[in-house]
Amino acid sequence: MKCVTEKSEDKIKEAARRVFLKKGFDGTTSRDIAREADMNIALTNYYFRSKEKLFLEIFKDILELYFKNMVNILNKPVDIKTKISDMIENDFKMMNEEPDLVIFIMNEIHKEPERLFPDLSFFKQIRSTLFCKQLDEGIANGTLRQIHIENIIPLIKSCVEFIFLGKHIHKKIYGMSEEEFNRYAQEQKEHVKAMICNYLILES
Amino acid sequence: MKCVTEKSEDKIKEAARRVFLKKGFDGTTSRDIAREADMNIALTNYYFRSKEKLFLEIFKDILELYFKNMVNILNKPVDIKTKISDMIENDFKMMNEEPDLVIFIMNEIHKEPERLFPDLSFFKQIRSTLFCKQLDEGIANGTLRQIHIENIIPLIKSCVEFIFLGKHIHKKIYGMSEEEFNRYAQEQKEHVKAMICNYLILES
DNA sequence: AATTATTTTAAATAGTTGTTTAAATTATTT
DNA sequence: AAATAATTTAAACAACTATTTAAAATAATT
Repeated sequence: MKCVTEKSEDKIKEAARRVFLKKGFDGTTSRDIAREADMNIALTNYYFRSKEKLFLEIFKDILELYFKNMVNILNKPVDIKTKISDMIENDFKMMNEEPDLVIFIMNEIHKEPERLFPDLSFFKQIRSTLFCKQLDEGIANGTLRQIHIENIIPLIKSCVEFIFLGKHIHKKIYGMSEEEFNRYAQEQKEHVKAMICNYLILES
Repeated sequence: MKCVTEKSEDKIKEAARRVFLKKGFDGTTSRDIAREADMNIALTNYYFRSKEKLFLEIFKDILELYFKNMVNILNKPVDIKTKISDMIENDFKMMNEEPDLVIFIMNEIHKEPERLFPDLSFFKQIRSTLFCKQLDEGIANGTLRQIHIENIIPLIKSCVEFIFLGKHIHKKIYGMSEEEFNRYAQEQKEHVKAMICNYLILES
């Protein structure tokens, strides 16, 4: 028998996730969460002991989501050009599904860098991905530009994520509607793909 | 006779600026500001009427600083390549001087887009800068890639600002010290310059 | 059906929030 | 030097904060 009504613990966590993403830790009150979850104010502490503990649980999930697909894509058995395109498309999709994700992560880490970075082992994987191997080979045989992996990944991520980070700013500055922004973001995505490949892949 | 001791109003505003930039509006309390300014708690409201009013004043200044040099550089009588380099260098300098600036602006606007955008007339200037004229000409005679100004500016700004937006993340992920990060940022800056010019300026 | 464990509730806790008050101090003007 | 204005102060304000309590309601087990 499947449980149709969600468990209270999950309801609170999901509600808290929504509020935290929108307002950040400081901007969110226990009552905001209780209201969003439509639950009694005491239940957050009953299930999660404190607002802080609940936040840390949620933040961990969100950070995982943010980095989840990256290593997988870096290891896909496809050529560099396709891989870069895949990474950009993946980022773009993520930004569309979770528009608040990046600004939330960046801002929370910016405010308190130390408390929010538990597990770094994940990132150690980056340097041993197929992408890095392909990069080394390409550089060795002259088909790719001499560049470090640490420099490529921000190039890929920054251009797409930035326009979503500053979505409201861009919309205001250029007077764009929601659909105009979506078209613009698509445009930008294609430019970024072409620009990065153009730079990385050397013509013979 | 010059006043050596700063006026209380300015002292409070400068202190508030520092705290707001670091902790954001929600993360900053009136007492934080008073402590940082080393003034009585009541003086903030005496001079600025409310925390909100003080914030809005400061936010306006910060937004102005962020966009100040952009239009000037876009209008400089130099070739496109130099201009792009100048813009990137200007951004880079600003990020070094005010590392909290961009994340602060983006986050505050993200939380409440409507209240924080008073004057848009400034941005209307962008489309009538020399840069736009040079772009049109270049596109017409085939020396520049067909692209809109709205797409170029984010390309320029995103790559440099992004690594500062996520400074702590990048340092942690790649295990960089402060000086290693600075070297890395320099490296990235040069890549970005080359990459954008590479993409924009077409070989004959 | 009675007992036990779990979940939910309203109310209260102590501390913090932005803001105001009214008196005390300092500066300026007459 | 007296009167007036501007500034600074400590104390208080009500509203809000995260969290806890202890009783009530529900579910699970015997």
